[in-house]
Amino acid sequence: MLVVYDYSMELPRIAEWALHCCWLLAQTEEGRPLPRRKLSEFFDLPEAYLAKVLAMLTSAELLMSTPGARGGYRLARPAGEITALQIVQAVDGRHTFFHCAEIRQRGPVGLTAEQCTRPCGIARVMHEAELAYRDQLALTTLSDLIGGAPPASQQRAASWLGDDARSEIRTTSRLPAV
Amino acid sequence: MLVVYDYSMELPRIAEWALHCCWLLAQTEEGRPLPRRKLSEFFDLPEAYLAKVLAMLTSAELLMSTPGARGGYRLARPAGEITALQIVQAVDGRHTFFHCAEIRQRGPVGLTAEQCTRPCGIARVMHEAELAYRDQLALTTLSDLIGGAPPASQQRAASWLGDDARSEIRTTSRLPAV
DNA sequence: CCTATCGTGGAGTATAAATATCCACGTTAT
DNA sequence: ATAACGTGGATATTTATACTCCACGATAGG
Repeated sequence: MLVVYDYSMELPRIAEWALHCCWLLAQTEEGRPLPRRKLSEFFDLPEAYLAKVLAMLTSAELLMSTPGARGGYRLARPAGEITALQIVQAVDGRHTFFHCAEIRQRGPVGLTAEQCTRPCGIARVMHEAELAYRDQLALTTLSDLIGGAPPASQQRAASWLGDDARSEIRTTSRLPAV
Repeated sequence: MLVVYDYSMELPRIAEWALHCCWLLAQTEEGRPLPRRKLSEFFDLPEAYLAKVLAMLTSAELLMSTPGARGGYRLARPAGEITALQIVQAVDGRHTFFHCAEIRQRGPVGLTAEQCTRPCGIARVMHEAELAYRDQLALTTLSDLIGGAPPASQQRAASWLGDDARSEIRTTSRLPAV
């Protein structure tokens, strides 16, 4: 069998990180903001890269950041008002998967640019599929996500965060190993 | 404003080529098969790479290929029975955009693999959006696409192909330049 | 049966996208 | 004043994607 690519062009992993970070923040909507270091430890993700993700979420006004000592991140709005689509789009520079290369303008009988006032039929079809994708993503909010998580998972997250909040003088080396 | 990526991760261009090739083949459903060289000239696309695309469409049984002199490609089925989704999936090794990295298993309080019998909520949401995307793509067939093309475009395509079919002894250098 | 035409398939290269790291700076709480 | 934090720019590394090259195999037609 012929395979040119047998790997997948994934949706950037950054989107997955963003969704998980927002999920965690939605579960800690009380007390003081969660610093980036905590987030990176919680998920065992590189902190410096996570900084980019969080900054993008902040500039998209999904998160609020508090600089300085005891600073960190929290949701900028109630969890019920933040959709999966907003999160994905905030970190995913792309706003369309399909970018028409105007193949119809190429070749010996290609159309002229003037003839191409409307998008070509193929671009239209792809565009409509993307709309369906986005519409579906827009249906889920962070509230839905935390509602659907298994209790065990939420329990452990809360306890780890709470535990740490109570003993904030601890160095990170005292935290449980991965 | 903070921008980490300001370019777009596009749907592979190969999918666009595949759609255009099928579109053209759907318009020439008579006479002898269209050789690869004709296709590559028509769209001014590199022939060697197009070979991959066409081979994938053939092995997906969307196209039929005839080897040897006077060979070429034609649709394996009526245009009304070939959907945009089938074409995209035939050339796009990926069948999902989102691949869950199991972030929930990472970090100090990550879940164990045994606890993860069901996909995580985030993966579920992303998966459902992809289903919506695919469902939408499956609604359009090649017949719809050629029905929606502007008459001028179809006219010129038919005449270029017809012209050439009538004078098949010509060398390609006699063809109109791009 | 011989040769030009055409499809198949594998290996290899180049480019751009995505991931990740580093460091210097600014802000705030204590 | 200083330690804890977020911001932002520059840069390295890895991987996906786009594209090329070449040798092989099959068929039509003389």
